[in-house]
This record gives sequence, C-alpha cells and structure tokens, in this order.
Amino acid sequence: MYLPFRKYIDEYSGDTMTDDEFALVKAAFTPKKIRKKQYLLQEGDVCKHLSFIIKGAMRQYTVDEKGNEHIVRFGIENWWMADRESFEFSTPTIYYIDALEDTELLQVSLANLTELKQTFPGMNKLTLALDKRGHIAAQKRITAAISLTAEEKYQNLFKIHPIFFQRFPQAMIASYLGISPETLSRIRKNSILK
Amino acid sequence: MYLPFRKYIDEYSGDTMTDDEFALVKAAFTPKKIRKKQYLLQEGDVCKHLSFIIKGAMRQYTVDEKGNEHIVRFGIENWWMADRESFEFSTPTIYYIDALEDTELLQVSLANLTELKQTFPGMNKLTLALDKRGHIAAQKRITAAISLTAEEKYQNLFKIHPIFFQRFPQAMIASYLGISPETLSRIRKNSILK
DNA sequence: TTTTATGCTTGATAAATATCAAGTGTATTT
DNA sequence: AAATACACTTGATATTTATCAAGCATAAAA
Repeated sequence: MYLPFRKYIDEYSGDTMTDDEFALVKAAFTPKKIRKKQYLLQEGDVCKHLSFIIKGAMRQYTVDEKGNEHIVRFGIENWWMADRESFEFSTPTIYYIDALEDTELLQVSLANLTELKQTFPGMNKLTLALDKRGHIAAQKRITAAISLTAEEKYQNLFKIHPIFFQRFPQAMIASYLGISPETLSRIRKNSILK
Repeated sequence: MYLPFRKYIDEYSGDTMTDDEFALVKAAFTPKKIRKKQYLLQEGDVCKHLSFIIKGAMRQYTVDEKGNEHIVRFGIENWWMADRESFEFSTPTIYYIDALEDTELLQVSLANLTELKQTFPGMNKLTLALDKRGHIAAQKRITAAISLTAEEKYQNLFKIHPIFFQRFPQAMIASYLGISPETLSRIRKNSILK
C-alpha cells in the first residue's frame, strides 16, 4: 500500500529517499478508508488532515443557498485532498469533501506534516512543488473560467483531464465546469470529442 | 524606495532582517520604471523576472482569437507580477502584462531569486507564504467563477477588492469578472453598493 | 422479477447575458 | 477653443445558457 506513495514522493521531491527517511514518512501518515458517499469534510468543520488518495475518487464542493452543489475540485489516485485554507489556518471551511467511490487515504495532520518537513527535507521539497503546481493549475482554471464559452470549457477539460469523463457522472463534470447538466449534454451531442 | 520593500519582506517572512541580509536582497533586485501602456511581458516571451510593484498598477491578460482581452490578474503597490509558469519553467507565456499607470518595479531573475533564497532564509519563507496565499486566493476565485451569477461576482469583488473600483476602468473590471462592460454597468445601476 | 434510483437526453420555454449601436459627459490632445 | 479619445450608459435585439418537465435506458435494490 505504501509503495506507490514512496515512489510518488521520490518523483515529486526529485530525490530518492532512504529507508530511514521513509520510516519517518510512514510514522507521520495514518491510513484511512472511507466508503462511497461518506464525508471527509463538511461545512463548518476545521480541516484537520491533508489526505493523499491511494485508491478511489473524491470531490470538493460548496453548497449555495438554493442547495445547488458546485464542485471545485476532483481528486483521484495520487492526488491530495484538503481545504488548504482551513488546514493551514485552522479556520472553519465552507466546503464539503466526500467520496465518489470507496476510497483509501493516507492522512497527515498539520503538526505531523510540519515536523516531517523539518526532519525530512524531501517532504519540504514535495509540498513546495505541489504548491507551485497547484498555483499554476488554479491560474489556468481561472483563465478558462473567465474567457471560454461553455463549449470551449468542455473541450479544454476534455483535453486536460479526459479521465474525468470516464470516471465521473456527467452532471458532476457540468458542476465542475460551472454549467448546467443539460447544457453539457447538448454540447457533447454536437461535439466531435466524446 | 527600498524601505517599504524591506518592511514588506519582514512582514511576510515573519522575521526582522539584518542590514547585511537586506544588502543581499538589494543586490538581487534591480529597479525598473515602465510607463503607462508599456508591456512588461507579451505572448510568446519567456517571463524572465518576478516583479514587485513599488508604485503603480498593472494587469495580466490573455487575448483570444477574436481579439478580446481577458484580465486574469491586477497588480498594485506591494503585489508581485509574473507569469509563474513561464518564470519557473522558462516556457513561452500566453499572457500579456502591461502598465495601467506609470509604474516602478523591483525585479529579480530566477537565478538570483534561487540564490537569494539559499543565502537568506527569510526570502524562502516569503515565497512560501506567497505561494500559499496565492493558491488559496486562486481557489476562492475559481469558486466564485463557477458558482456565482454576474451580480454576485460583482458584489463579491466589491467586498474583497473595493480598491479596484477606485483605480481601474470599469470595462477592465468587467473583463476581470468575465462579464461584458454593459452588463457590469447595468448591475451597478441596480446595486446598492457603488 | 419487480421496483426504485441513477444517469443521461430531449424539447419547450424562460432568464441571463452578450452584442450592436448610439449618445453623453469628461478628460486629453492639438 | 476645437478636436479627439476615453469611460460609461442606455436601448434594442440576439444569443447563450438555465430551468422545467418528460422520457428512456441501465444499474442497483427489494
């Protein structure tokens, strides 16, 4: 179970860790399983853990006054899930996170992560790289959101994350794109890409 | 000119730097002035510098096939401007950055920044804090873009960055929000907030 | 196997927003 | 002072997208 995780860390920290270092990592993380539809986080909670997805899929979303869900992020194998703001600053979150499939996680608390970063520099490099990538990805998504039509948003997502379309219900993808499920259905009917 | 910059670094690194450290910082940065409407970056360029705004205002935007501009970011005093992706990976940018007012900058190259981070840990802390904040801000903007109506987007921006409305032409704010200038004008007419 | 839920599609209509075009006031330039 | 550009507004209309409602196929549950 930990093997792909070890590989993942090596890849993103740009280094090969020793067995001793990996022992530190293992000690800092706790495995957790959650079933499909279960919540990992609910509005008002403080996000206590950063979770690495070993297997499964999750989504992070808000619920507006009308009760509509707006999916902000999906997560699959080798992605991290957390509300960064709530996790870093211990403030109540406005998001929900739940499982779209039965999911296995490795979780680390802020305290353990902070300590791990000090004892194992690779972990520091990893979180740096993640922040950088996250920031760049977020910037791209903003650009898409303000400058593309519904159809272009669809095509863009299809290009960037085709896996989403194999893995998630179309209505959720519509929510992620900020368009209605009916509109996405009609766009797909007229689009070459499917 | 460097004084507010020194204060800014102390604030975000969470530490007070020594005069020696500040000498290192000063050596790494180069002052630059650019006039209103001049480009700092154009599509296809590699973004060679991270620029700190001492005085003035800038915008970062894309231009689509129809020639329409979409503003992705504004920058004012004490904000940083750069295309992170192009800067970090030396890839050609898809963005333009230009000055909305005569602007004074302090610029640092990737090489100098990397070295500075090593010789002065405070700079490392600063960039970390910036990434974290940037990431969180980007996440919020995505949430707003996919879940709010045009009017709600306006009210949200008015709450978060009221200064934008005093400083930038309304048409540019509309572009930033991803709505047409006419729509923003009509929204403001019917809104209490102004 | 019947029932129930889920995921998706389709049509009709409504609402939101963009586009086009003109006009006004104000600042800037000549 | 006249001319030009800029920023914004307003109206009319077109387009995009959402909403409402129904239907169909498939999967899951009873």
